[in-house]
Amino acid sequence: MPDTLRQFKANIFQALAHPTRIAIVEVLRDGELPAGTIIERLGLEQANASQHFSILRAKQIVSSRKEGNQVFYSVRDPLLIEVLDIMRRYFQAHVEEAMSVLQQIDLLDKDGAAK
Amino acid sequence: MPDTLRQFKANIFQALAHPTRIAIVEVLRDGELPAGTIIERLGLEQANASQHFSILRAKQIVSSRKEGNQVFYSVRDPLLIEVLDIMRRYFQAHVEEAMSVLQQIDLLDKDGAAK
DNA sequence: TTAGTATATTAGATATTGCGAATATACTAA
DNA sequence: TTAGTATATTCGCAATATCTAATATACTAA
Repeated sequence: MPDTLRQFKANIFQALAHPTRIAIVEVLRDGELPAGTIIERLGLEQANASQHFSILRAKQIVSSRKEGNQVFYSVRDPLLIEVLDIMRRYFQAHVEEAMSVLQQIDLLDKDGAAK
Repeated sequence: MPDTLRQFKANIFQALAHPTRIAIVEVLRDGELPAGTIIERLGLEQANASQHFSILRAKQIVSSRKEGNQVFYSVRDPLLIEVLDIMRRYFQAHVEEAMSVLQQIDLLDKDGAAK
């Protein structure tokens, strides 16, 4: 109820409000990985990935550990994985709607680009 | 794993990535309410609230029902409430960190404003 | 030292978001 | 019809977010 709590939640949600960052968290589901491996598995641009890492670090979603030349990332709290799992259930329960939502967004994108 | 799913999750998170929208979802926890009541309880600007409603509708977070003069909103799926509850647990498990994160953001804001 | 590898940061262009003020729409009551 | 109430939409602007390209930093190996 206090506004601080909502601010906090909003912050976490914002940190997760990007497909790439969700992908990063998901790929870390089974334990830590070096940045390079994450980048490779997800097929990301190095600089772009690093920016997303930075956001996830700032919002305390992941922690990082330096070992020699590389940086290992891991998810700080498995509760977040739980959240993502609930979202999957949510998705399964609303597939058709979900599709139409994404499609509409896609159409809007194309309209926007076409103008 | 498919990118569509991540897009979908990111969309939901984005919809919730604002304290006001979280507040709206929370105030609807026990059932539907007319827009006016939500606005009153949360002390929102009418236009601003309506914009947030619009976003929550577009992302299928809430559904709306018109009755006479007013519009009743409700949360579409209680799973989302569950997500918010998990976030509360997450918050409790990380209070000090959370505080420092919010504080840092606050400081940045002030620095930004001061320049 | 120098070269190479892994990662982070900065800069700048573009897109998106959030807000308040004003206006529009839909309904109700007289 | 007119006036009033409830809600939604539009506009303009400031703030944020995202991306790519370029550069910087930290470490390792020779």
